[in-house]
Amino acid sequence: MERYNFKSIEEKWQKFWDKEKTFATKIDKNKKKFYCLEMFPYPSGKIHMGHVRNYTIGDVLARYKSLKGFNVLHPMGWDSFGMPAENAAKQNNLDPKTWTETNISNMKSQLKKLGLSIDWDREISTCSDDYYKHQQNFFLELLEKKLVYRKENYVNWDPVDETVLANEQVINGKGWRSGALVERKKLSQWFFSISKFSQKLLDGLDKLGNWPNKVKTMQKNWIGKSFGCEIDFKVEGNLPVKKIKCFTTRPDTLFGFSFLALSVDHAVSEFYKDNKEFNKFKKQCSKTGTTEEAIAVGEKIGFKTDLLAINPLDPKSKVPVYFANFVLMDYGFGAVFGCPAHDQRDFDFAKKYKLKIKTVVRPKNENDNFEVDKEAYAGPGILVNSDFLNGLEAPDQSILETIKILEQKKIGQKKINFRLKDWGISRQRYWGCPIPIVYDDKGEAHPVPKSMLPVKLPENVNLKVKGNPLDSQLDWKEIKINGKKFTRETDTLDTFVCSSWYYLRFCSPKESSYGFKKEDIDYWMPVDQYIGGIEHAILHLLYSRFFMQALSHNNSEFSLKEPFDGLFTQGMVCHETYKDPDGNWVSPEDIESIDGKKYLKQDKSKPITVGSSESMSKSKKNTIDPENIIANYGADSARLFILSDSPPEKDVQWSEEGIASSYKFIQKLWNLNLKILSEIKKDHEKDLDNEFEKRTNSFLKDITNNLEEFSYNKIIANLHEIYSFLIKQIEKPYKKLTLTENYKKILISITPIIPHFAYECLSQLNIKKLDWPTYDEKLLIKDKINIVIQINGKKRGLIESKPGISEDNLFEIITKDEKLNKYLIDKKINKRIYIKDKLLNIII
RNA sequence: GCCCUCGUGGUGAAAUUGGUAGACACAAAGGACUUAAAAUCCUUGCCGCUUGCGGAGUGCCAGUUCGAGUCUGGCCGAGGGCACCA
Repeated sequence: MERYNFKSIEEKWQKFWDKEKTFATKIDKNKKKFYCLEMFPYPSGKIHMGHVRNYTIGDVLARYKSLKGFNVLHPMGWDSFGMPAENAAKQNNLDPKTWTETNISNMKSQLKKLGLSIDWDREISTCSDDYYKHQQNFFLELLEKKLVYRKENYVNWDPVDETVLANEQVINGKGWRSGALVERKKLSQWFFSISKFSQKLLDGLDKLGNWPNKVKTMQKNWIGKSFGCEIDFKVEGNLPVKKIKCFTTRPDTLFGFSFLALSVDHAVSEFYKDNKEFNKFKKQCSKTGTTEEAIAVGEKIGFKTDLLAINPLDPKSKVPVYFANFVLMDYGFGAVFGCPAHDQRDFDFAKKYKLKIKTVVRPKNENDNFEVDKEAYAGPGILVNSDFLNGLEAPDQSILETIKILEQKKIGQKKINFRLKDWGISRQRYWGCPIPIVYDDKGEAHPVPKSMLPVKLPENVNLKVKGNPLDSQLDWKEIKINGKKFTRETDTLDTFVCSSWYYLRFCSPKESSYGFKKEDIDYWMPVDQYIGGIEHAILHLLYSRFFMQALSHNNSEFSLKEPFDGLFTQGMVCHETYKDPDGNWVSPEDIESIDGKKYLKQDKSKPITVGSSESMSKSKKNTIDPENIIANYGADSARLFILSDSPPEKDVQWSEEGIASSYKFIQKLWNLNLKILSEIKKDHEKDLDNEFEKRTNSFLKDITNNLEEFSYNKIIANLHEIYSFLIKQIEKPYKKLTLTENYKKILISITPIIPHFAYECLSQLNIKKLDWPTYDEKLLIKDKINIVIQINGKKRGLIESKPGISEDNLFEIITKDEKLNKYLIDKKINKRIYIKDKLLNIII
């Protein structure tokens, strides 16, 4: 048998696609468009298995849609600003631009080796000024719309990366990239007013029918809408403070009010700024919420003020006012009213400071003497001990009623609050998009005139200075505009800004006057299918949605609200983990198997312990380099295996056995191909029967349905099944036409999976024009079917029959069947349930 | 703590509207071919008894139904998200 030479065949077709520009796309209004987009990569230098999976899934879809007759846009680009470039450049004494460009060219050639159907003419890179000049222009547009502002604020400061992080980028009190404990620092920062769109971003989720619910839920929780009431509390004391505003979702528990708690950053703290004890307390608070220990313990601490707050519904009741560590300044008003009986956090605080705990809600199955004892009661019930509110049903009725009363008395007002905070976009880094702002000698910010865009990043900067290198780049920082001296903003934009609109740029990658052309956007957008990792469920996907809201805000020319019509989040690629006897991680490449046991290759006296399969990561050394895999097995084998084992949304286990078996399978397909070619030459006079056509037809139905449903693992199963059929049947005499027509259909339908192999086989049949093969419903009708026979719901046998057999005829066959009839002898039949052509259940 | 998702052989998984549980693979064992090995092909989910057949079986316990992996309720377990959000 001839061996399948994947190396030369894959190379041949990749060259062909390149030369013929097979995947280049233009607007064609006679065709329905399909925009297939995978999350673009950061150019770290090498592709990893996650990319292979992500882009293979996208490629299957893009190729399938294109065969179906859609005008498919399937572009690729580079998310090329960001810190790794800066760090790598510092270490290796080169500049981030060179480092990034080298990486891009490496990764591009690796991606090409996967045989992806990408329109490379549309390639973009966010670090190129062709790209970021439009981004600077968008920034200025949003500034004009008052959706960008600057304010001094406490920020999340990453001490290792020496930069500010957005709230979304702080994970368990640590920087998402560096893992360093995040500190609080006061800085002047630029913000996007994402919170203005909270309601719209929330409402938009309902329209995203093709998004996973999981992602929608995560965004919904992140936006965090809550309905409640703002209440003015009068206060007494020797400070010039008359009232304090609080936000609450449970105004109905106001009669249980026993303290008022303020954030240490609340305006009232001004009166304590010289108080030593207070400052000590404040310092203590700034630690909580950032150290892991504090989060785990979660102890509530307070600092008592000289103020007393008056219960607006019960003016005789006056309670102490505290500063407390659990009150956040940037939610609500930085002040909460404490009702210990019905809020666990308030309960803990009250216990610690021995404050009154008054029950005002009783569960329905308790009487009015019910008292909260060991923990707060937050469930539903009836209001008690609440004067004129007694008897109301909590929470729904009682909340609405109380708000009505508070509004009548002009003490409070209905209010909706969101957890979502504005997006801080300033980063104290060099390798990012410069913010097009300058400051005059008074420190006032001014936009850079649009005619002066792009504000280019200076080259040849000294990266080894402490802090932001742009700060010490004086020849860049100081400029004159119309003869007047200004200094530039030296912060650069968060790189998530770059990825918030790149999908628009793919529609008009060469347009120089603006970020995109209206005509292009009108045709291509929205993205029909976006594919990427779940890790971007909030960050990137929410920012992109916001960016469309912001661009379309007060803009009659641009009305797009949601960028991604469909979203698919693929699972991770996992691999077993290995450790040597000393407990060090060992790479799969350094392991040899002897008699089913694993040893260290370099030192075979060392046995290896096999650990659980986990997502591939450098730290656990369980990564597999796609480049080696492609070199040893070919791109088609890699694609076949990465699709085969698990559904695309779930994690997949990479294994050496798996990839080897995919490789063998392609060889088997090749052998089959050779057999079929020689059968075609024989050209028999008559078809033996039409079984071949029928089988092909049902295969086409399966593969089409599975492609539509993203069940790519099942497509591989379909391929295995059709192979098993063909290898057994193919030597039966079939007419040339039957053979070529059906084989052609099969080959076309597998081009999305193993394109190089399929194209090669198709070219041997001299087939150039590829259309998705349709299946014929009529051919799906079988002449023989198996009907399940159940006795009392239990399967007892199968009866082969022609379709459409009547219940009585079937029953007659059963009574003549020795095996089945033995269950019926001397039994009274109470009932028969017949599901036509499927099942007969006899109840005795 | 709150929210979401998921529990099917040794493993990854299939199973239209409730209607043959385990398709398709991986691993392991046995067998065929071979002087031998590799490669290839075939068989095997579990428990019984010799083949053949019988029994149990989709995390556990109930329920609905002629019939439940699928629907309902409760419990247990795993994974993910959020975390002082008032």
